[in-house]
Amino acid sequence: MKKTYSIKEVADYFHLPISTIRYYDKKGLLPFVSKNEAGYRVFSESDFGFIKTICCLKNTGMPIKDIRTYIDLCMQGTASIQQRRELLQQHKKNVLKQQQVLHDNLKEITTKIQRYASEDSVNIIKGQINFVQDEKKSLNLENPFK
Amino acid sequence: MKKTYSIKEVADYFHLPISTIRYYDKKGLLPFVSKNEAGYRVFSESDFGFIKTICCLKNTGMPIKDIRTYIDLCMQGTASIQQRRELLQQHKKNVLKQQQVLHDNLKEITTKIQRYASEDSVNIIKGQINFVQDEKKSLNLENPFK
DNA sequence: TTAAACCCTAAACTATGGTTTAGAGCAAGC
DNA sequence: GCTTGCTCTAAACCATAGTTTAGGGTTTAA
Repeated sequence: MKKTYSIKEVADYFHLPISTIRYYDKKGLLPFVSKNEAGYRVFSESDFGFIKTICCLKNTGMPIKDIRTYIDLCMQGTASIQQRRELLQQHKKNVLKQQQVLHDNLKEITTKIQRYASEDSVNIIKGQINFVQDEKKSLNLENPFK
Repeated sequence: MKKTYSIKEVADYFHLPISTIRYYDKKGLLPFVSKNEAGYRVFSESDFGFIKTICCLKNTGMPIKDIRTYIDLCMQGTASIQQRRELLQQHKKNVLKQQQVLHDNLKEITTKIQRYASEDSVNIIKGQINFVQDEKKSLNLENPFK
């Protein structure tokens, strides 16, 4: 006989608060989870696979609504394979875009850190401040530095 | 004489709604922006540099509060260089973590897409469905597929 | 000189993704 | 059988990051 799991066991496994799992259920993300006579949620091994997918989509920034759409498609069986593929392909594009954004901006952050960490940081920053102050002064604008 | 810019020009340049710029100002992210006699915000060239930094931090997931802390440090001149470096170093760690998460989850998404795109996708999915149905049945749980 | 296009603030409103609370039932070990 | 710990729902609450609205002033170009 296979084992079943309580909401607490699932929560611990996925490092999610119990309240979040209930919230996901309320939002329709967990249609595959059964309840026992007492109204308790009963999770099976295969539910872990679905929840892992939900976490994967959540971790990559998919909104709850879209995750629900995906899960609903999954529950429709083989007829929805093409729609599922299209949905994930679109999502993959979004993830690649996110990676691009992180990559590009990380460069800028790294450059700034290097500037701050340089031997000469004080002079570099002084130069920047002077540039700003000169510009502000020439435009009759307030000096923003305190 | 150098040029100044209106809020609309800044908004267009950064592809941000005007309302967002006002919101950032209200949250203290734009202490370097002056106002004219009529109360209009007056942006200078060097403000674009600050705003670019704000966008960079925002694009990498830094909360408004922390961006404000960083900008406040910037306005304190050279005395805050070390604190700025520490703040950005911590943020860089967060960004690297985000990249890791995206990378790992993207693999899973790609795997799924490949499965859906495979010649044999229908049989693969049928197999998965059977596995779940067998398990649910053996546990006396409802069949989640419709 | 007047219409169109700007700009302003304050405050209300929205969306998203949860968390917390209240009130109550169920289960396990002593 | 009783306590402790688990479960449930519904509803209120929260944080974040804005957007929208109302009411009003300013600038520009015909």
